Amino acid sequence: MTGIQRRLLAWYAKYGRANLPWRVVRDPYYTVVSEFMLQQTQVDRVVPIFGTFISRFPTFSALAKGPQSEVVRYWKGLGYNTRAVRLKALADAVVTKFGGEMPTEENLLLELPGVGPYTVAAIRAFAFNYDAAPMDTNVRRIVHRVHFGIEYPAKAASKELDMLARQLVPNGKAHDWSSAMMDLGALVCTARAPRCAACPLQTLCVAAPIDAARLERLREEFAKPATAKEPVPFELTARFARGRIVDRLRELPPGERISLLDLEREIVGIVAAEVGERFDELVAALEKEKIVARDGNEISLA
DNA sequence: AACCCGGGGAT
DNA sequence: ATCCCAGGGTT
Repeated sequence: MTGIQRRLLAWYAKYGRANLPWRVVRDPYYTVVSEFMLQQTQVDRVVPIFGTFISRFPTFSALAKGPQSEVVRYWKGLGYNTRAVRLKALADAVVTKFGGEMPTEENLLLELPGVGPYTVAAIRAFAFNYDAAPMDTNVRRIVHRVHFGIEYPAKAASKELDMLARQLVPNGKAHDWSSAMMDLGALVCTARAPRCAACPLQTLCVAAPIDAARLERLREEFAKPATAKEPVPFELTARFARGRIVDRLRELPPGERISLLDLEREIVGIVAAEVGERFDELVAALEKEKIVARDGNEISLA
């Protein structure tokens, strides 16, 4: 083990969030559910919903058996509802194709719905402790800072970081290493205002000590021009309207439907006029994503 | 490569 | 007021 690896793991043993529900119980199902919920969603928001979700759907088999509409109802508060649809489809596949046992081969995992390169590595590292390096935004940022310096502008390509990260994982300790990197990224080596003084790697890090003001300046200097778009209040966006539609359908008693006309009337009363005019378009998109289903002129969660 | 998908917390 | 988040799928 290198000095960096030792210090990182020692820091994790002391300050890591070992009490996270998907770390307390080592179960591939817990790993998969948590990884889906955590895609682009912060830990604090996932924790309470994870608990109620696991209580209702404790195993792949239970999730495969449950109706998708109920899965989507339990997803309320997390956003990105297609993740719920894909997770349910994944459970179906695990039960029907793999006898209820989560596969471990990369190629098999990658074919599962909602599973990309990151989640393949996450499942292998967290559920099976194979020597994999899930490259999330935290790991990427830390590896870049420690080995190449501040990430603006990026001095290392994504592929280069990926290769390096894999070498950095101590043999047989992928679970703890990845957990440690993600906790360090969330608690110390944060994107905006890193706490280098509290970092176990500060004396070994190319970027430390990071001056937050300088970091901010560099980020703005090298930000993509697209970021300088005209800001629109979230309540005026199509995404907000989509959320209201799905939430309204969540309120329907299971098995019941609502007429499209009634739903449109309610939604138009809530959202901005320009978005309300696109009601049909929004419903069509939700239908295509298998989140909702139409039955004649009525609609419900799929 | 660019775009879409939620919504709440941190700064 | 803007950035950020345990990414993946589609175009």
